Amino acid sequence: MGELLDKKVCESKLGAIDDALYAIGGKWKLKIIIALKEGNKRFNELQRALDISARMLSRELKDLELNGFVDRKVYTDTPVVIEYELTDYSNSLSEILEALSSWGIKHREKLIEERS
Amino acid sequence: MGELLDKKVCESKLGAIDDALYAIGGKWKLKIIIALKEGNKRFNELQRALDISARMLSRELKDLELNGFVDRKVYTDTPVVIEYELTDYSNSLSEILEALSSWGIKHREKLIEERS
DNA sequence: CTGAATCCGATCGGATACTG
DNA sequence: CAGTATCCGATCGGATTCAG
Repeated sequence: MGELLDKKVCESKLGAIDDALYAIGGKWKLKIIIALKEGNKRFNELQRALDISARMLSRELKDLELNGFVDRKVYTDTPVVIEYELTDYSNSLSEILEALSSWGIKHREKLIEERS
Repeated sequence: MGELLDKKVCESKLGAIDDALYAIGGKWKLKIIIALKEGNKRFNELQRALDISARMLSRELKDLELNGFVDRKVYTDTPVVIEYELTDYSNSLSEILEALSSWGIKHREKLIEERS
C-alpha cells in the first residue's frame, strides 16, 4: 500500500518539477535573477556581470519578462536609460536559490576534497 | 559599503549556483533522481516512467554515476538483473527537490489562475 | 547603449535499427 | 533486457555585424 502512495507522490513531484524547470530551467535564467537581486541593472551591466552574449541575454530577458520575473523599466531622461528590475514574484524563488547555492558550496567542497 | 557586501554575496552565489547547475542542471538529471527515490529501477522502467529516449537515459545515467548520485547494481541471478539505485550523496539534494517541487506547484496554480 | 540579424559550430533529443 | 550507433532536426550559444 505504501508503494502506491510513493508512486503518487513521485508522479506529482515529477510534474511539479517539470513545471519549475520549464519556467526557470536552463543555463541563464536563475543567474540573471541572482544578478538582479544585487540591484537593477542595464543590459550591458548584466552582460558583463554574467559573461553572456547579447544574443542570449536578449532572449532570456524577454522570456523572464514574459513570465513575470523581470520588469523592463524605461526612464526617458535624455539620454534614455533602460533598466531591468526584479518583480515581486521573483522573490518566490528565494527558497530555491538558497537551496541551490548552499548545496553548490558543499558540492564544491566535496569535489576539492576528492581531488586530494 | 552595503553595496560592496551585496556584490560579494551575489558573486559567491553566482559561483555556487554555477557549480550546482553544472552538476544537476539540464532536463533530465533531477527527474531521474526523483524517479529513483520511489525505489530502485531498471533501465526500461526508468525509460517508461520518464518518457525519455534510451539514448539520453544512457548518457544521463552514466553522468549521474560518474558524479556519485547513482549506483549501477548488477545482480548475477540468471538472468542477470541490473538496477539503478540512489547513493547517500543524492539525499543531499532533498532541499533543492523540495524547494523546486513546492514552487512548481504554486507556479502552476498561478498560471491556471492567470488563464481565467 | 540596446538590442536584432546572421552565421556557424556544439549539444540536445527523438526515432530507428542493431548487438549481446 | 540493457544498452549502443546512426541519422536528423531543433535548440543553444558565441562572434560579428548592423540599426535606432
